[in-house]
Amino acid sequence: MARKQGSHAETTGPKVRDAALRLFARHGFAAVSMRQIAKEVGVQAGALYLYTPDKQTLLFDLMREHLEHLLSHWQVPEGTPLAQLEAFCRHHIHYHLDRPELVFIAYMELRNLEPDNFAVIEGLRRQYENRLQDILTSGQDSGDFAVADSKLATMAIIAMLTGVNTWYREGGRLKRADVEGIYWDMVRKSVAA
Amino acid sequence: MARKQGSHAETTGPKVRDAALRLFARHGFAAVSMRQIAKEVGVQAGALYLYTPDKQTLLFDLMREHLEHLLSHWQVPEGTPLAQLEAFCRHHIHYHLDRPELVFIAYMELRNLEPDNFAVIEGLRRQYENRLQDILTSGQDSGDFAVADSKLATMAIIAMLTGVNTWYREGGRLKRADVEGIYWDMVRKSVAA
DNA sequence: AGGCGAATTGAACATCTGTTCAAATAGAGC
DNA sequence: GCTCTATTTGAACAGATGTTCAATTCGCCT
Repeated sequence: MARKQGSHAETTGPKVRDAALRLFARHGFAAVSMRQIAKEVGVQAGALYLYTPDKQTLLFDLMREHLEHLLSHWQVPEGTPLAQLEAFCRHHIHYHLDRPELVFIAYMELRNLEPDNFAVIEGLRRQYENRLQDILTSGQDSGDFAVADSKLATMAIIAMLTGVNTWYREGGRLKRADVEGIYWDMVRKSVAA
Repeated sequence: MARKQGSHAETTGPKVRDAALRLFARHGFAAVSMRQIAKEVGVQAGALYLYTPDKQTLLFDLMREHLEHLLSHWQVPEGTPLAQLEAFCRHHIHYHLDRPELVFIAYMELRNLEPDNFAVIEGLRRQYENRLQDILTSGQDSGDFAVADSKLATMAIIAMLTGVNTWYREGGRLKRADVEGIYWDMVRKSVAA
């Protein structure tokens, strides 16, 4: 039976995850060694293998949990396509600004996933993209939007919104709410009928 | 005196650059070894050092040449802000679709640059961004555009346009000219007064 | 034919890589 | 205080890493 108090396993586990997250985001998966992660945790490299079967799984789990959380904690609300699109945009930016490291990894480290893992992550990502594409399609059908190609528009909007992480810095000129509003304004106009 | 014909140096040099470009784009800078590059060129690892002082410079030169070429081979044309913006957008997409690997590296491998090299690349990138920002600002002043924040709009547009490389595949559903036109349409509307 | 210099090899360097595992440690329950 | 077991160490593995350099090859020029 696992110890209830004083057990290091329950503190070391999350520490490993957090250290991997931080280091992968900063230096990239391939450039970070298990020993660097261990040092960040304050443990020897061997101990990491109590918490992950291998380095690849450490990366895969970060990405999978991130996307599963994104999918499960936000659904397209009832309402007009315009309202749905606004909700999507505002949530996307909000979510991204809250988790810059996870988002960064999920977009940058795709090529370091083994084929099976890549397929899983790509599937989750596609589910997310489809939510936006469905909104755009229904808005196109209802005459609220004028998008020449819903798939292209989906990719364009997601790229635009996700780009917020490349320049936004906390405490800068703009507040989060400002950023959300300005991006939403641009998206709204870009698909307007 | 360098040999004029039969000299391998003049063929191996570009081969090294091309192999590095291809491999860095596919697997990432940190994940590619000098021996892999050498094998791709058809040469032993030691021979690479006839053509580059080290691996870091191989990456830096690819990025620097890419951005310098981008800056020197395209200038903002005379005309209305709207015409300038259209020229920027169409050129950006055209240029990106022509050089997916260079573009990919220049956006993805920034964190693998040593500080001095990073500063140079960031400076070049900022020059390019400033060209777009100037167009947006002048359009704002003339009343042709309505952008709440020209810096944010600059980043949003560049992110959106550059994103084309994540999904566009030659021979797919859409032709390059279609893509160019659809993106331009979205950008035009997004900044419209 | 032979010499010269550019181009390349191949071995060596010290260090790092992900991963495994027997042995040591330390904390909870008796 | 002792035992038991979850947790961690530290060494070891086989191989890869970027880079250097003396020795060799190769092809043009005389």
